[in-house]
Amino acid sequence: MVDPNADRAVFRQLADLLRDRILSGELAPGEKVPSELRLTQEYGISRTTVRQAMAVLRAEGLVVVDRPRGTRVRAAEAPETVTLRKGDTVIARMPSPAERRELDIAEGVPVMVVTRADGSTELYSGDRTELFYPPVSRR
Amino acid sequence: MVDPNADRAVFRQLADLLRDRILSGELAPGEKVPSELRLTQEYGISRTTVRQAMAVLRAEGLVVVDRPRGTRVRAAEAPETVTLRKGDTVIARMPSPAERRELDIAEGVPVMVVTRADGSTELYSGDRTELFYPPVSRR
DNA sequence: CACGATTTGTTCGTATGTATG
DNA sequence: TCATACATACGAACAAATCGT
Repeated sequence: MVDPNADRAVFRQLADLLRDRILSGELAPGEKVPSELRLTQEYGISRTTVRQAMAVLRAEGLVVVDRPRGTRVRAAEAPETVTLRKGDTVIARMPSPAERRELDIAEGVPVMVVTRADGSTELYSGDRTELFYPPVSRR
Repeated sequence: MVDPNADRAVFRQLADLLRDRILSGELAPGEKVPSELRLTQEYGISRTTVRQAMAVLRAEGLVVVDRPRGTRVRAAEAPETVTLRKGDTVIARMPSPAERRELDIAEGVPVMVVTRADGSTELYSGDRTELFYPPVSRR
């Protein structure tokens, strides 16, 4: 499964394996990922290495920790739509811990920064929000 | 500077200190962050703890590793503008390692996924790109 | 209510590898 | 060749929270 002599680091190989299982749906959203102890035994590697692999998946926003119950595949919420207007600009970046707390954003989920034509800015969870540029004037 | 008895973990305290120095401009973009060894000595903590703090900053996109020369404050590139059209939608997420490689995106930098009205999608570095909804027809 | 089992978090130490200057 | 700096990996220990008995 994982090869200590491969060019790729063991923790990256394990992250790849778990990522594949998540993206293929074998590990469904909300489902528990095998525990760290379990993974150390299954692959014959140290807990340090397992934790590095999990850190990779957390940073990618693929899993969230439900401590101390376990780590679960992140279940993306249905996005809410925010309407863009003429002259708006958008960039994306990772939130600071304070912003994460305020917007209740999980690890590994970016924010979209919408700068309105008047210069004001708004922050949206990249995960929970979908920006929309309307095709026709409404109403 | 850092308090082992505080509620907050030492590596988070160190990450906070360095983040403050970066955001305040004391550590300017492109500038080298103190080396791991230096930080272990300065704060009397283990290298493990220092590395965890650095991992936090990398995941936030604040620093990039220039190995083995050191770790530097990430210098954001001047964003290129991509024009949104009517009916487009935008979400943001972290890229997979493959996408990171292809788009040459640093750790801790998200991507914006633009879905065009015709259903096609385009990926842009959240860092290097600014989406723009034009106020008037140009040219 | 007490206790143990489970699971993730934090921190230390140690060792070796790789790339740069 | 040597020093520096980050990467990977092992082991160990204790903390905190939750859950079942």
